[in-house]
Amino acid sequence: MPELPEVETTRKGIERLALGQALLSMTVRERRLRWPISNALPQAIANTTLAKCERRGKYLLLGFDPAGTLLVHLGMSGSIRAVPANALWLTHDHVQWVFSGGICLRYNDPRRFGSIMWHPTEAGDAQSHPLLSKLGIEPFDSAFDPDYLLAGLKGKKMSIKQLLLAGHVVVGVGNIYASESLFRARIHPAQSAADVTRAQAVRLVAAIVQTLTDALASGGSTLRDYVDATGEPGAYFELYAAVYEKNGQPCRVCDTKIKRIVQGQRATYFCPRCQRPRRSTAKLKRSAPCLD
DNA sequence: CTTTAACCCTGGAGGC
DNA sequence: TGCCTCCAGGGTTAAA
Repeated sequence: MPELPEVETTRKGIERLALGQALLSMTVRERRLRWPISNALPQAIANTTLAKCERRGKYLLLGFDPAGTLLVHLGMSGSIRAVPANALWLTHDHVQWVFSGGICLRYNDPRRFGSIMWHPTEAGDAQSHPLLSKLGIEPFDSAFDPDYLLAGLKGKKMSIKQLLLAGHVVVGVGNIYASESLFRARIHPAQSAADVTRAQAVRLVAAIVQTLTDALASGGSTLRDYVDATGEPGAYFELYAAVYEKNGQPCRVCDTKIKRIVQGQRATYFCPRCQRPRRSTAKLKRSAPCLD
């Protein structure tokens, strides 16, 4: 659920509220997340100051000087929000950090798909952590361009949608935004990644950047239980998906019914007309000149 | 090497 | 009302 825009919104919230503050305490009530939270973590992170709030893909990298870096992933249902000091613990509030300025952050995650990992300073740069080392390029990196995308798609037989979702070429394109981006780029989600043309790549790069930018501007995605770092509901009502979960509804461009398919056990939504499969080169030669 | 499928988990929806 | 089944999602890991 939290996709890149939600994670970035959370990062900004933490940065605004707690950057530069001393950590007074870290409390773990439930350590069974994606991987169990180390019992030694609250001790290891003691006597530190929050010095950095970064993001890599959907991971938050919270630098606690001088001890190390906290790698936080919100999984599917995780959120970090600020609560009043001594606020009652809600169901699924798993972790709390209290800072010198009085800020109290709570990590809440009903499904516990998220993770909170500790990367001590002596282990080196947190960016080289095994969980981060295989991630693709950041979508807002200026190096993410059609050439880079085409190079990443080369020789890949899997569908373009699944490849985007895998995050090895570009990060931050989750299930919602994969469908939305492909719709904007007018590419059929089942098209083989290797068959993506240069013209399609140009559109796709622009579509991904635009889709994520729009979502970021509205503070998150459409997801019903998203709450940002300040505890305010994300402005998710404003982001209206063009195809996601619009199965059977008319396409906003051509009125054709939006279709739902399953790829890699994940739902994909697309417009069968706007995103018609690309005609093969062989067939193209025999057809009338394309005026598009 | 590439690709696929299972798995972790809970809440909500729908059927009966 | 309650119980059962199914589904959603990200991303790692094991298997093909």
